[in-house]
Amino acid sequence: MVMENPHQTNAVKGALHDRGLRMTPQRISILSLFHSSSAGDHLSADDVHQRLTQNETPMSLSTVYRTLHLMSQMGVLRELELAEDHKHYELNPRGDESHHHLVCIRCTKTIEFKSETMQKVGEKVAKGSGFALLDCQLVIHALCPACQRSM
Amino acid sequence: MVMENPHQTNAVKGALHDRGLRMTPQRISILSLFHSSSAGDHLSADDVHQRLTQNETPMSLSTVYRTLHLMSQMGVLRELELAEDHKHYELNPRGDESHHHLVCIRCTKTIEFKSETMQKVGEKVAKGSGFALLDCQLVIHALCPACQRSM
DNA sequence: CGGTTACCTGCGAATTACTTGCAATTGGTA
DNA sequence: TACCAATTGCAAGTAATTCGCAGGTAACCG
Repeated sequence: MVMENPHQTNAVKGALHDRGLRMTPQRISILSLFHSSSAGDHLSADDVHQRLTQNETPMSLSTVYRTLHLMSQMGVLRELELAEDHKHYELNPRGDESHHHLVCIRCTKTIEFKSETMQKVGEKVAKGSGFALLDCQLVIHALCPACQRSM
Repeated sequence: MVMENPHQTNAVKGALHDRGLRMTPQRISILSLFHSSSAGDHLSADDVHQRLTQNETPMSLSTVYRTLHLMSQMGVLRELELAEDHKHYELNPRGDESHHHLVCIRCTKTIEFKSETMQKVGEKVAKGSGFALLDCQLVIHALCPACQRSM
């Protein structure tokens, strides 16, 4: 079930190396998990930990947290703040794969949508202030039809 | 230092009433605080609690949390997920006051920017799925110039 | 090839932000 | 003015995430 993705993995390895950091079996496992999970799968730290354990590549929860944080700082993963009380992660989408989220604040039902203009706006704004873009996400908080009715 | 804003407050009171809820001194104090704080002031629950205490309108931290949550659900406040490990709140901007955030993930330096198209995209997407829009925010995570240099 | 350094991991304890249960209080209506 | 559900404060609880540290291991150097 673990799908290798040598190209991406090597790119990350290089980026780690530039910072004096290393590619480890644990980091490879986590990256593989994200590469092999389907788009729209927003994994929490706990999800990642459980799936790795099922995949026979168990590791400590601390390491999972540390790796998710590191990969987000590097722009490899994207940290999602949806409606729940914990973070979710997914591969940081590139270019036209970029997508955004519409979230119901009551039932946390989430819909993904694409918008080409968004990434452009993000790039323009970041560049205009001299910032180096890592991730750009439009989050729409709203009430879904069902929750509107039940109020 | 507490600036009253009777018009807004009455509107909120009506909205509360529609849900069988009440306007209380504590809720008034919190709303006043937001109305009297400057734009670009992103207050955490703890900030709110401390300022209220300084303003001689102390209340329990639980009440602050409960009120911030309620006001966000009602669309009066807007919950910001910036780079820190806790939420920030500000008055939910209306129409042309709508703005978004560019955040440095290392030093949390935050820049606000406006984008007219964003609100329109949010409205269109929400309506397209039958959702009732509460808040729409583009968050850009990036590295500020200073933090880029120090890596 | 052996030593040194720096990174990395797992473990458990600690921290932090936030929530909840409950008894007492109060706003707004009849 | 009396009533009752909504609200509050307090203290205890919870869940996510972080931290300290000891042992392990990869990379670099001579």
